[in-house]
Amino acid sequence: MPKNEYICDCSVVHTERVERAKEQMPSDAVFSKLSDFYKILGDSTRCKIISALQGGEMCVCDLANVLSMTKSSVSHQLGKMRESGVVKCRKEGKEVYYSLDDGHVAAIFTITIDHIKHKSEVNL
Amino acid sequence: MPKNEYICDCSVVHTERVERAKEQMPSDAVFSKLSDFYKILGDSTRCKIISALQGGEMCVCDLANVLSMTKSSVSHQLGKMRESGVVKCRKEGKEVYYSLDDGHVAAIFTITIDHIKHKSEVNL
DNA sequence: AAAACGGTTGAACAACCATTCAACTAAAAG
DNA sequence: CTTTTAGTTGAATGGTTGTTCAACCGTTTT
Repeated sequence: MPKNEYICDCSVVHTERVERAKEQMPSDAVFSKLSDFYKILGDSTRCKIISALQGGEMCVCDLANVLSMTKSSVSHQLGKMRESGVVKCRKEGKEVYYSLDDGHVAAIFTITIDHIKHKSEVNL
Repeated sequence: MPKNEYICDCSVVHTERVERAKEQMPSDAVFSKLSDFYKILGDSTRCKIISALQGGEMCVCDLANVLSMTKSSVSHQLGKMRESGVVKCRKEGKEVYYSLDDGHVAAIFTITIDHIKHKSEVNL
């Protein structure tokens, strides 16, 4: 187990740029949280759930019907989204109502949809 | 191969909400593009690459040094990011310089970092 | 021409992940 | 109390994906 601090198979080409980039780079913890957040959004089922919840809270059966999926599958995804703080839930009798936990998520979501649509037009 | 249009193992609880959500839901193509876009951002290596490129264009060896990774690994990721329209490249002699292709990406990226930092403070 | 360097690419492997299935809990209805 | 319904959960499975390794291409240098 060699203790190489800098594992890289090539030499630095532009020292100044590399040093500057290293200094300005946020910590690994930030990138970990950042990529975890995007991972949650990086699945079409979860994107559809977010889209559906933008119209207000829904129970699991409702979401399952909207997405034409099983309760189980939807519930699994909702569990992950809840862990990540994207959605929150509220129990009422037998039903569990889910809603978006954070306004920021909806905002980021909407901006990205605009970006996608803009890109699609340009590419035609 | 049964041809079930509506595969769902439960009944609709709130018909009105389900109908409304179905009507307002964008097409599958939109969700596919949307989740694909987030998938690209859903990896800490690629997030670091975007962060590094916010300071200007860099060649593969520079990025490899900033991230302490092999050229090969970085090149693989850059390839995917290029396919997705996140980065573009410019060849000059032996070197290939990569830069952010779209200003929207950097904007979304920055907003999300703010969101992450805000969330972290709240959770403490 | 040959060696060195920056970069790409495909195959292979391990790790991860979404869905399915079955068993389960809790609340409501009979 | 029994049955039904809404929802959760763990294991299993098939598919995806990030990194490594080796071979390769194009450009520059000697």
